[in-house]
Amino acid sequence: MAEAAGVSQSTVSRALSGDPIVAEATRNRILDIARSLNYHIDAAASRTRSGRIETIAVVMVCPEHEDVRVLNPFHYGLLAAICSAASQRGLETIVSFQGARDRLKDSYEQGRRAMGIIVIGTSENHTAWNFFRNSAQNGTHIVCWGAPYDDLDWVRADNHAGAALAVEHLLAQGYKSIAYVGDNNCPQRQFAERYAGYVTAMEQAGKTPRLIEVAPGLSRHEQGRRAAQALLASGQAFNAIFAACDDLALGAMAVLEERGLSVPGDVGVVGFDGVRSGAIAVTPLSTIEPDFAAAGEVLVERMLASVAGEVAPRRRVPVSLVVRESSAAAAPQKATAA
Amino acid sequence: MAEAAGVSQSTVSRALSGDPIVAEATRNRILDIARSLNYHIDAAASRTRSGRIETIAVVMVCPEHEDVRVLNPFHYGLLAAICSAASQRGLETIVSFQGARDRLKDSYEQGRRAMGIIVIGTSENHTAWNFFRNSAQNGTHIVCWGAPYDDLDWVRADNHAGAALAVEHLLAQGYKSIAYVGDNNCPQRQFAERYAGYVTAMEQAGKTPRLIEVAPGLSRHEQGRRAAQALLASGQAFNAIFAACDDLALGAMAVLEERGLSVPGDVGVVGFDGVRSGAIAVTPLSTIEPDFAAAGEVLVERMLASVAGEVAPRRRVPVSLVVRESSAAAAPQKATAA
DNA sequence: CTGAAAGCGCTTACAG
DNA sequence: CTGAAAGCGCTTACAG
Repeated sequence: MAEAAGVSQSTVSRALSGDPIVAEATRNRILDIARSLNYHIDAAASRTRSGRIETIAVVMVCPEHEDVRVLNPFHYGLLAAICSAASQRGLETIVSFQGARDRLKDSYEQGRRAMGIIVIGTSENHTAWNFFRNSAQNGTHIVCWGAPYDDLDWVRADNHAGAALAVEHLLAQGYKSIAYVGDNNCPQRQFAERYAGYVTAMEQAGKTPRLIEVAPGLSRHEQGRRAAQALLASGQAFNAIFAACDDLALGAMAVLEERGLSVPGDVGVVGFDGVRSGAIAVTPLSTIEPDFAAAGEVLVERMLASVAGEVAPRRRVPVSLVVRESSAAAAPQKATAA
Repeated sequence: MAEAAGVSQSTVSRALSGDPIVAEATRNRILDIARSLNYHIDAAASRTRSGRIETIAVVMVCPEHEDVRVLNPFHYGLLAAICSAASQRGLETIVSFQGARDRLKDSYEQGRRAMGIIVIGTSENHTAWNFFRNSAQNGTHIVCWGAPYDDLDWVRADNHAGAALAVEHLLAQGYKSIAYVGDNNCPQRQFAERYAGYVTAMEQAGKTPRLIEVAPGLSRHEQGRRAAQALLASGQAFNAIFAACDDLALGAMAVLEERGLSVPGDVGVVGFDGVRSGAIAVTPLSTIEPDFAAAGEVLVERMLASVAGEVAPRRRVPVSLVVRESSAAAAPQKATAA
């Protein structure tokens, strides 16, 4: 390559790395030749010499049994957003799906494969999250979404604002008796935040919050089904559900419809996450959707800051209300279902 | 590290790479010290010297506008399976989402970042697929799933057998008049294969195949809706639908239910892909599901073979029938809907 | 602005 | 079985 261009190896290196010190004519000539030869810098050698690593490891935390189906479209959307945000900044992403406790791996940074690790995925694999918490304490650069702990460097949706958006929307649509379906004592910090946001918004509107706690250990969809059954069995009037996530909302909605209640009309429903199956449900689900692109950017931004020894200012990702059919106006005659 | 163990750098290198020539006692001592020092081999230097690259690039082909939502859970399941299969073999995966024509990138191999590229994703971005077809012709190692061409090194589900499974199942459940909903002239080779499998199975059963072609340019869900509307409008009797993919099936099912037809009973429905939203639909969808783990393994296997200058024997991934509610037995009285 | 030379942390013949 | 030494393809002070 150097001899094809008639310059030294040093100059080729400088031209290809975009060093402005090389004469523009020289640089362009080298760039042209590189293109025609389909020559690219050897990334391994470049890293070895410079010590710079332009790669981020992304770990998707799976359940211990490694059945990836537990990961919902939300996690995948986040993964795509992270890879895209990294790519925009010229960074590469090494992706792994980790679940089984004997296959957990955090040595990307030690092995100079990546500058640090972005950890996302299910909050329910405590072993895995503990493992990465430990890595962070040992100095590995880790930024995460969905951690069951607050002491990792985290990024989260603006859950409080999102919950308020949902409550205000349901009230404006004529639903005055809104129950919250979700886990309150679960490891997912964001669920607690959504519940807190719901309580605040309800109280500001002079309404009494009502929590339908879900049973642990089941799929979100099944938890949603049981919550709706419990709500109906309670005999107390309600005419709307705000669920901590879309899968809970879809499960609840299925039961309501099986019991002959109309969604919307008899009951209004709003979920949280913006998953695709909500959009194509028989009754399309209104939801609070985080800005995925922003989520990817903020995660990458914090990683870069962390590696540079700084702390990035942003850690909350904005959310917006996506209005679909499940929260269309309440039926005026029967404003409460039993 | 070498001095901590009191041996030469060479011996450390050999011990850490598992070279059986080093004395077991020496190796174990070095391994212990490495663990206690949290020392890992510098992957960049190792690659530079040895020339071995234990990394595969995985490209998810997105639409040109890069809205990742078009990628369905099937593609993500495949991605997870590839990453897991690679990891089982000690390989790393660099993942990127590529759509916009001016951001297409195939230089992983030239830049010594990866041994080759596994390309998956939506078949609809012709620019992207052409780009990678071109890369393959220029010598880049490429293995793919979902390519609109046959001349790339591909891996696909056993679509023919899957379609036969679906038809036989519907017939056994008492559905005698089965329409096929799908694209026949579309770029996805697998759709053509599924249709061919359907035709063969129908003819073997002495039934007349019937194709409801879907309108291009819409989401699969909307295509499914319109296909069901067209089917109903045709006035010709049918009592089952085998759809080329789950999203089509779900769209069709939504229309059938809106029109007051019962699924199952009046109409039986089977899809293809095994996506999650089918499992949690109001009427859970029977489907033909490829073995995801096998898909990941076969893709990685072919990549490794290709790099070694060989051709791996396997390229078809087995499928199985997942029976859910949408294909429960036909209603005996009214065995055909209008 | 460009080149000659040192050196990143490994691996690997070669010698013992 | 182990060590001394060369060298992978880059980047980067340093000199001009």
